[in-house]
Amino acid sequence: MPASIRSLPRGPRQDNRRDQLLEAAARLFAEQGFHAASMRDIAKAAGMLSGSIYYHFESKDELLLAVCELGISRLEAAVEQAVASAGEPWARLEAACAAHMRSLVTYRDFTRAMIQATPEEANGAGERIRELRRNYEARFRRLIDALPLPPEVDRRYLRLLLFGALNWSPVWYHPGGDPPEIVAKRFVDMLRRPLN
Amino acid sequence: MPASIRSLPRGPRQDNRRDQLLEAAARLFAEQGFHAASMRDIAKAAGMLSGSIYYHFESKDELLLAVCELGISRLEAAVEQAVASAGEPWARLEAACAAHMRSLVTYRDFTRAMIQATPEEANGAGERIRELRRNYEARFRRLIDALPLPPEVDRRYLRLLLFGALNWSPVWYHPGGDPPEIVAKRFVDMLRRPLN
Amino acid sequence: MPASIRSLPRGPRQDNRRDQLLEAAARLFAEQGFHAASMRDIAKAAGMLSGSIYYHFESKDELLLAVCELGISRLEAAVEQAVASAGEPWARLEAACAAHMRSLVTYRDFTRAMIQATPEEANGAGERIRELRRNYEARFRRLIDALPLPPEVDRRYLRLLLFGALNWSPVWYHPGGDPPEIVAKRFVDMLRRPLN
Amino acid sequence: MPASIRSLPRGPRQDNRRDQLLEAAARLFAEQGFHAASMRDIAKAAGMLSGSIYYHFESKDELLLAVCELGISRLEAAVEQAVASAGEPWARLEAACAAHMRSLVTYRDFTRAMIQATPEEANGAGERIRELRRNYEARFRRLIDALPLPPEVDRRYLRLLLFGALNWSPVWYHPGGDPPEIVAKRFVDMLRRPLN
DNA sequence: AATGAATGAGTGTTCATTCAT
DNA sequence: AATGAATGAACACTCATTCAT
Repeated sequence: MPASIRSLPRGPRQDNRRDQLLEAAARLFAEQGFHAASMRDIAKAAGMLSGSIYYHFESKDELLLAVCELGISRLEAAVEQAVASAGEPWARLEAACAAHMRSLVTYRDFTRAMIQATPEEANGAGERIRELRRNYEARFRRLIDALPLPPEVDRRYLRLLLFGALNWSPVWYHPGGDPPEIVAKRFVDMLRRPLN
Repeated sequence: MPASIRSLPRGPRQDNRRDQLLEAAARLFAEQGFHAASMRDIAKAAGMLSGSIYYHFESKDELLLAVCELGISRLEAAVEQAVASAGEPWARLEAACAAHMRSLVTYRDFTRAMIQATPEEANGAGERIRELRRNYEARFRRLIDALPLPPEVDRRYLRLLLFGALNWSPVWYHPGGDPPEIVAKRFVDMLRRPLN
Repeated sequence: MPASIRSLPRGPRQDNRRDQLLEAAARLFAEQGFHAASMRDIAKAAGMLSGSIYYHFESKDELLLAVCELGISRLEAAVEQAVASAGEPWARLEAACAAHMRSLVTYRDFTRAMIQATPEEANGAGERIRELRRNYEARFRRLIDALPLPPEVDRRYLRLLLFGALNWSPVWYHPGGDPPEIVAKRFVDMLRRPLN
Repeated sequence: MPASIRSLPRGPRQDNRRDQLLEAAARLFAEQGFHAASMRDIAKAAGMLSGSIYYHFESKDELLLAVCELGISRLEAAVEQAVASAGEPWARLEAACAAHMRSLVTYRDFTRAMIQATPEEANGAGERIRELRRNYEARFRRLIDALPLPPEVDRRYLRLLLFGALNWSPVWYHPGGDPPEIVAKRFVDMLRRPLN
């Protein structure tokens, strides 16, 4: 099916104002938080006036939801691709973590916006945001379930430990340090090998 | 009454209106986020009118700062006490983590308020909040530095892994599950013992 | 196609998009009031987008004016026809009132829109709307002037009483009750015959 | 019971800002219609800023409701007093109509605001406004029911004729003409005495 | 120590309108 | 004849804050 048919009623290809808007919103949500970032500022950062946002998005909640959807879909795509090219379970987990961390850096605004936004803040869209997160988390659950582990290991706590640490990283990570792949490798290694 | 007392709204006696205010603010900040929680609602929850808050706190930023200060001081006290009664380094770390997690539950509103509030949101008080966090984090750094570890272990990543996972826990922890001490023990155990 | 036709959006042919628009506008003005009904909603109800209205009408004011013009012209046509087929003055007045009331029901949206819209609301078109109303009212004035009445009767108050009552009827009239012709007859009868 | 006790928490007696606000709102609602009158303009007309209205009224709907309540209560008080000092049924009806018309002039803004405001416009308060009107109308129903009339007269239509004409009067009445009491008397007379 | 009243900037959102296509 | 996209002013309403009492 040619791209020209797949394309939506909106413009032949680009629909680039909407993308600019998402980019600007992600940045301001990440920098200031959902409530503190005003629609006026977001519009200005995207080079339009505040009223124009509402042609593209029904409300601020929907704008946050769209940011989260795009952010998550990028995370998922990156993780999926990384996992596909890895072989055994530990390598697959490590590849997924590396892709996750790399995306946290590459799509910094989107991921920070997603992590910072308490779903409670986005009244109308809160539940859909929570669902996006759950779906993504499930990917990691499956990767951990596939690990060859002694029976006494609680896989749930392993996931919470690893996933929590990864998600907390935007708080301390800054671009000058080790590349994200190294961080991810260190985290996974520390769980594989005895510290004692 | 001497002026020296009148000028100290934070008197040594139990100034309980101020405490009610902190309690209410912590709850609403935790539930709704810093910006979404209004001074009016906080005041109402503490049984006063919004203007009256300003007798006790200079601004909303200062109120958040006070919530963070109290929250951190409780965390610190709990950790300090737990560490004092433990012997060897791993036991001391585990005790600290258990106390940290326990406090996250006991002082749920205060810790959630602290963790959720991006310091950027509190313009005037942001830097002081960041400092409080750094101080607290330093306590864990020292505990980890004291650990007898093979030289190739990167203690910084160990700290980031463990501390990140602990701080992420308010996202998933709910009171019905394992008690916080068990969670902490599992996390520390997973790092001590080989999974492989 | 000659310019003389292109330049006439209100062409003699059935320009049915314009009619749909009037129909939709009348309905929404009647249901929600002039200000509360938005151009977007009117356009949607007529199956177009808000910008497209402006091909047919210069402004919202002009749209209201057109609704009023059509509404009044229908009222006038109905009254004129009814009067033509009646003989003596009282019968002619009664026929006019019956036609007026019948039209209030038949063209419900148009008449409600006209009556509800304070001319003040339609800045640009207010005066022209007032003029339409005056012209229509004059028809009733002539019918009442033709009545054989004792000299002491104040015909102006008679007209205000009757016309006011008729115009107020959209407030209370609902289709399930007596047919409009009966209502009109009762009103006129009550003025002809002694109640005492 | 002394006035000082009857008085509410708000100020010893006057609460005059609220009254100013009602006065201003009534005027602007009457002149421009409910939707066209903006809170900013109402506030300015009352000598305050737009935000200050919300200390006194929860919303624009509630403000309209308060205007209607005050308007109706004045109408009711005037009618009640007039009726009390009249003797036989026709005189009582005429007194009520005179008081009604007199109030329409005296409290012009309030009554025009009430009559013009379609209850549908005030979403939240619409039903309560409708109820106020019904109650007031019931007063006239009782007065008409008390009239000594031949059995074939339909009292409902008599009421609709008279009440409709009275309520329509703000459309045409202007202060320079006959005093309201004369108008009311003429209307009632026209129904009592034969025109034929 | 607290209140009642007000402020004024700011919020998200809606609106009639425009215009290139 | 109509659309998609944008405009920018206006709207109802909220907010942190102030201050006389």
